[in-house]
Amino acid sequence: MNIGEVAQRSGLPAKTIRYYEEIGLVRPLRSSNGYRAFRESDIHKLSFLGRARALGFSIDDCRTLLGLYEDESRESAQVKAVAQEHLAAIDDKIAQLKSMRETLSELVHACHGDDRPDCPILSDLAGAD
Amino acid sequence: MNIGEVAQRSGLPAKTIRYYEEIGLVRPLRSSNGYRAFRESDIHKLSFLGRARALGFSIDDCRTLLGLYEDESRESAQVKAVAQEHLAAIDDKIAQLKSMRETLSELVHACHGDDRPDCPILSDLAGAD
DNA sequence: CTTGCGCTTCCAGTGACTGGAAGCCTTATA
DNA sequence: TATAAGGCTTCCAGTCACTGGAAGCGCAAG
Repeated sequence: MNIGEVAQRSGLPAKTIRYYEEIGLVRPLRSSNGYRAFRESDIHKLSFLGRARALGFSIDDCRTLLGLYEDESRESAQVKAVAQEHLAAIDDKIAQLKSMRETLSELVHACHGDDRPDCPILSDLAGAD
Repeated sequence: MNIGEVAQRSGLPAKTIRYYEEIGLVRPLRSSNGYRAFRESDIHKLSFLGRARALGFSIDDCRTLLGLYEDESRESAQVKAVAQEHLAAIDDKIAQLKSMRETLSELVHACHGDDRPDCPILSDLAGAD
């Protein structure tokens, strides 16, 4: 199977699939014409990667998860640990964004947003106490 | 004033200040020995940048905001527009993270996390229906 | 035989820094 | 006065996960 069809079936751009090969996440065979020749198992892996990435796992985490997926002697605790750590990172990020959002929202509401130059958003950024 | 003191007073790493000069956000003078010579107005600008970045504004937005700050004929509506757009982007990001968080949290709770290999997290990533 | 698409590789750019090397400048101490 | 420590300089490379684009080969249709 050529990369175009794999891209469609896995939902990943061909560019991304080539990149994943480059960094060793998939190892498709090669046809005699030099084209990548993907097996069903490659599509399966790529879909796995797509879903993991969609959950925000880093490429490094994806590598780990893929390794665990293929390791029949894994312990589910290992998988859970990776996921929990990622969950905590997501929570941190959400908290940070919410804090930004709150401040920014206050400033936006305080700004009348008309043709006059005075603006509480700029005053705040300028360090008004 | 040398970069070290400016770093302390603005709260930005010296590396970042040099970078901001490189991309034209600040233009400190130079002493005869080649050292950057910052004025109070430079510190003020850098602190402004620090606060804007802390609210998640992109460097490009920061450039715009600084421009508006220094433009006495600005209209507060311009500032508000930039801030509102950023606020919307933050909301999008929060929504996306929350959605990830929800899925991931369910999976983490469903995984017993012991020494056995079967794991709903991996099953989900593998595309179990 | 040409057109056009799909595939290949390779290089560069993204955003916003950050780390590190090599070397000059200044100040304090022996 | 020599030297050592620390601050400053520039420049290059790396981060993360792609993405865009150029140049060129392979292949099927008209």
